Amino acid sequence: MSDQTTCRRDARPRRLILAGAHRQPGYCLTCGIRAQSVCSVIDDDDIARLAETAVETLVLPGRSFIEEGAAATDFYNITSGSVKLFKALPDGRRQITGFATTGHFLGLAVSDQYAFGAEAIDTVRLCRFSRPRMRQLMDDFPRLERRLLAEASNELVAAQNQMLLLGRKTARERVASFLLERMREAQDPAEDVPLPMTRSDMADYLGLTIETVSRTLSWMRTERLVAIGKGHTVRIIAMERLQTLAAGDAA
Amino acid sequence: MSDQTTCRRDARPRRLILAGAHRQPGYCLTCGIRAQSVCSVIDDDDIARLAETAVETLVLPGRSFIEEGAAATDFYNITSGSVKLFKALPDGRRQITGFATTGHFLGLAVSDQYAFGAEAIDTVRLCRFSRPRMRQLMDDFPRLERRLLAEASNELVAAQNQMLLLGRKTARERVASFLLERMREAQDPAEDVPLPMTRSDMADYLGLTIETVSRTLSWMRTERLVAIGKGHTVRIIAMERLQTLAAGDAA
DNA sequence: CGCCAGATTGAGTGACCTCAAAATCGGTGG
DNA sequence: CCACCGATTTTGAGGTCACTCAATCTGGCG
Repeated sequence: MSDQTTCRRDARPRRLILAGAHRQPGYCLTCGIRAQSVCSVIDDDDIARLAETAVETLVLPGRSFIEEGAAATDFYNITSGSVKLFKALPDGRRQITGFATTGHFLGLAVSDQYAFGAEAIDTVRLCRFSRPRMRQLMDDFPRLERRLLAEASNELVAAQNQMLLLGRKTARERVASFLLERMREAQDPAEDVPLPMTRSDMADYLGLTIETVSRTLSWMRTERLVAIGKGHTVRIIAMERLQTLAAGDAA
Repeated sequence: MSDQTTCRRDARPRRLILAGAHRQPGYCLTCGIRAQSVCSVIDDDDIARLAETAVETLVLPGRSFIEEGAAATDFYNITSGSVKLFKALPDGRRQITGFATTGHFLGLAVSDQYAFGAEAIDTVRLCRFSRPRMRQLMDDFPRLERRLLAEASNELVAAQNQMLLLGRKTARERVASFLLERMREAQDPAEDVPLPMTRSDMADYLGLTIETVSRTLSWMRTERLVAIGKGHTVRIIAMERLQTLAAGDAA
């Protein structure tokens, strides 16, 4: 099998130990993305507890900050940028299980090992919480646990959709589904879809090769379904036809 | 695409509304599978609350009791038998997202619609809880919520493994992974693996066709990796070689 | 301008799918 | 016990969609 996907920018992505520091009690009060993250369940009165627990960290593009199989010591909350989550086989085949962006919470694991790796796509800023501290927070704020359950349930639904895609959809249907998902995920609700990830990442997410992704996008361009813009964006032209394709209604 | 998989025993599986009745307060005290289910987080003192909420239901083989897209009104806890969970495309293509057996909890959904369907493989006995009552129980017993979060996290890990399988593994690797998973899942830890589901279900779970599943099992038999027994069982002969294959170490 | 990683395009192959037929299993009734 | 029937499974033959290998093109950057 091809190992194109293993030829990464860094042959062995090293873990970034960028220390960062615990924040001042008022830190989380001014956090711009608090409203859209799990942190929103903690009131202003108690937010100092959270701020003391959080460690802000910067991760450079291409750097990995969770290693599959490593001891699961921390939880992460992404405050800016986007990351890819993945699993790998011994021979280098990779499956990206999801992309996470601003506001996403990472690191849920019952086991004491991470079940997946995580790598920054662009420059990523995140808040790190140690497991014991997080556990303490969950004990003290049941709403936090409820929110995490909701978060996990949503991810489970997304995972089931992805299984349907990987198991039963054609290449064209996969790419169409992907573009629509990226559109929904984008903060700005325009029809210009940002695709910060490489073709290789798209392929590893969709269970395809980079060539097939590229060919399929070219086909969509000639079919006037999309226009491929400069700088990692795609403009959706024929929304309805793309939706029909993604839903698997037409061959 | 083939619609072999849509030719079910029942062309249109009807929802089974087998009423069942609320249980006596002492009912859950004697439940044999309480220890291995979410119900274990509720003490003997409070178990009457749970018993009053539960409605025991019987589902016959091949009958569906959760319909994809239907209003999510209930949670379910399986007390015996096994069920398949699945998603479908408009043209009949199906992806089984998982199998659930004794002790499993079903119905987590943030949305008000079920994201998947569920159908009994053999005769299934289950406890049904209405969402409002379940919500009340979660309010009263935070340990229940914690347990559900743990359950959801485990399912998330399983889903990620399945995405790796569907996206990147070969047919042989998929079937090997499946047999080992079924072995781990079996209560009786022998090397005789029970496979209550049909080839069609296996195919829809592994993202293959029934022919490929059948051919792959035949290949494993001639390679002396397994022996195919009567009555939906497979005996694993070469455990280590099968594990190597499932892990994707060898081609 | 030259370099290089990433992306596109082309040609040929192969793993799995499709269609079709034969074999086996499980249940039923004589 | 055995013959029969439908459903499921297995096996066979051929086709195809996505993969592999390889060459070319593009864009960002020193």
